Amino acid sequence: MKKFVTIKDIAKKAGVSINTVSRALNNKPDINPETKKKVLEIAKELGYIRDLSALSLKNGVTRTIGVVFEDSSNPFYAEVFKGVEHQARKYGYQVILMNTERDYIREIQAVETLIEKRVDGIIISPTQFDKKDIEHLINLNYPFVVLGVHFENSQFDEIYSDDLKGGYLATRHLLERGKQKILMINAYMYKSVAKMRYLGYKRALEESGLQPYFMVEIEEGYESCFNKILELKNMSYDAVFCFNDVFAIAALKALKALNKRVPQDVAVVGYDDISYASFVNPSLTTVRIDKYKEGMIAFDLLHERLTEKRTEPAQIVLDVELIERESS
Amino acid sequence: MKKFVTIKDIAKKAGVSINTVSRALNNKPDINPETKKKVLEIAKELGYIRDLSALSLKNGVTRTIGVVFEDSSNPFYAEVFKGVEHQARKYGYQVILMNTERDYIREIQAVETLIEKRVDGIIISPTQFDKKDIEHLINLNYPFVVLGVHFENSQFDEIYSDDLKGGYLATRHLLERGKQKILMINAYMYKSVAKMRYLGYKRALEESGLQPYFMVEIEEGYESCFNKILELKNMSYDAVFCFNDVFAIAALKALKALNKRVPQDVAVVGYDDISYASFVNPSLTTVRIDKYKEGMIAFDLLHERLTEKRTEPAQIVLDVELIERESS
DNA sequence: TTGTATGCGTTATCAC
DNA sequence: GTGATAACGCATACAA
Repeated sequence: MKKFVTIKDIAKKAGVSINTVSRALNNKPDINPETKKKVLEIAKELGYIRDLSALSLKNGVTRTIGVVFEDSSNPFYAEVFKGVEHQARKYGYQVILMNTERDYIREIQAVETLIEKRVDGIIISPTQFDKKDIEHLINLNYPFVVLGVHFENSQFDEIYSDDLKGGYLATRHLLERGKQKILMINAYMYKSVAKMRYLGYKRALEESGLQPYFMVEIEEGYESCFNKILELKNMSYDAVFCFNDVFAIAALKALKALNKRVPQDVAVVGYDDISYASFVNPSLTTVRIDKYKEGMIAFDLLHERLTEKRTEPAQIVLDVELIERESS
Repeated sequence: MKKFVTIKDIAKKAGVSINTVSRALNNKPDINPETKKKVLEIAKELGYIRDLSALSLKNGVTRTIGVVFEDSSNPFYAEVFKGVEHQARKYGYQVILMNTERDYIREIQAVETLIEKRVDGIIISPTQFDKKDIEHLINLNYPFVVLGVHFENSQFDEIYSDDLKGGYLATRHLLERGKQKILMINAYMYKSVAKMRYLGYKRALEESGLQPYFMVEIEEGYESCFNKILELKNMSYDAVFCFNDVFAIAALKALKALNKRVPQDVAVVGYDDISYASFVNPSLTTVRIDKYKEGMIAFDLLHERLTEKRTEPAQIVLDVELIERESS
């Protein structure tokens, strides 16, 4: 690769010092307009492109944030990412995205790399399998925001949705539809989201004088849920409340394979309201989270930290909303 | 934010020079094992984390590549991205993702920023609205790979799918199903992909002694296609070949709204085979591209450049495959 | 208004 | 085996 033009090259060609070049490039006041014009012209002519690595080193600031997500191919995170990006652009920040594929080891590595890159801050959706990486960030006093989950007694910034309410709304809705044997397909409960959604499910049932019917924790992903439904084919249930829409879409497919009618035989409710939830047939009843907003707020929280507008931990809980469609 | 520990800090505490610290940290041979051990211990104790900005500046290498995609929330790109990431991880590279939202201005900015960051190379899916940014990369002799599209007479690395074949397969399939009035909902034809898919459509029709029935170019995105189908509600057609699956899924929804039966009244074929293509109901007949592979190869092409294993431009054309499902 | 010198964190070249 | 020192590209305090 060709070597890049540096301010030194410009200085030489313009017959001035690098200092003057720097002044011209950065719109500093104390410079002769003529000199400035000349320098700028030469810079353009030579095709100068500043080196952000050098700037980072100099300034101790990268104007870059890191985002660590479980799975950016899940439309939920894709949408959140766009929200983050939107705000980042607005404030002139770059975003580095790292996927963990829900692998805690990868999560640790991702955080480590981002620190090595000295990103100004990090937005992370942790697996919650463990939290060494989070503790590391705390010890370093590194600015970060946890997205999507909640740690008990956390003293750092978090944004997540009201999952208890979501689980509650979904389940109550199914009860109102006359369903009683409500199966819940959940993610692993070490994740706060999974736990809260379960508690919402439980609460709604108990309010109706019922006990949780059956809850099963499985690995996340379409296949995983599809297989589970097939596996439970001899179980009797009249509704399924799924941890998220990816699960729910898998459930729809699996139920179809089992010749169950949705919602007559089995009603299905998902969570997240990804766009595909309304595209499937029957369209999916689900709990909506404003994903874009979640991403935007996550960035804003981080930005407040970076600019030290706020030093106290903030915990934002996003409201959720039940979206009734054909599957229930 | 706390200041980071530097090799200088380690040196001071260990009572050695920074040079020695560097040697210990980088596993250099010419160092006393005892010294090394001691230095490493102190480094750990102090919580040393190397500064990649400084390394970049020193080495002129970032071990980072940039990826510029039209829309990473389209599952097509999400999947490609995973392929890129997979290979990048394998070779120890980081990946920066930038979305352009199909905005050419943003595309230019994205490329500019990546160059400023001195990423080692770039993988880009250009809008093809114009190609100033591509030319810039060429002029700089910057390593890059174009993904998903093809520029005529290009002298740089490209990976794209056999879109002519794809368009042909899709259309011939519809003809074989007895459809004759095949509407094509296309993206803008300044994109080579859109153009080639159209040419495939045309060829298949001409082979059957037919002329292209009707092709319309629209902006990409679900809404755009949904609205177009509604708009064309008085048109007579018995099949729709869509530029991609997002379009096709929108078409399914719109046709349902128009009370058309799929595939009896109108058959639908998409393109890409995103996972949701099989989740919708009726499931979608589509042209499959191996997206993960496309991403992996894109990285490999770039990596060959970076390591100078290859200097000649490579043009990889991925084969495609028709996946027959319920919508046709 | 402009230039010189220093330092950001690191590695590499060269003495010792 | 170890330590000074320069260099990477840039911004800036200070000197001129």
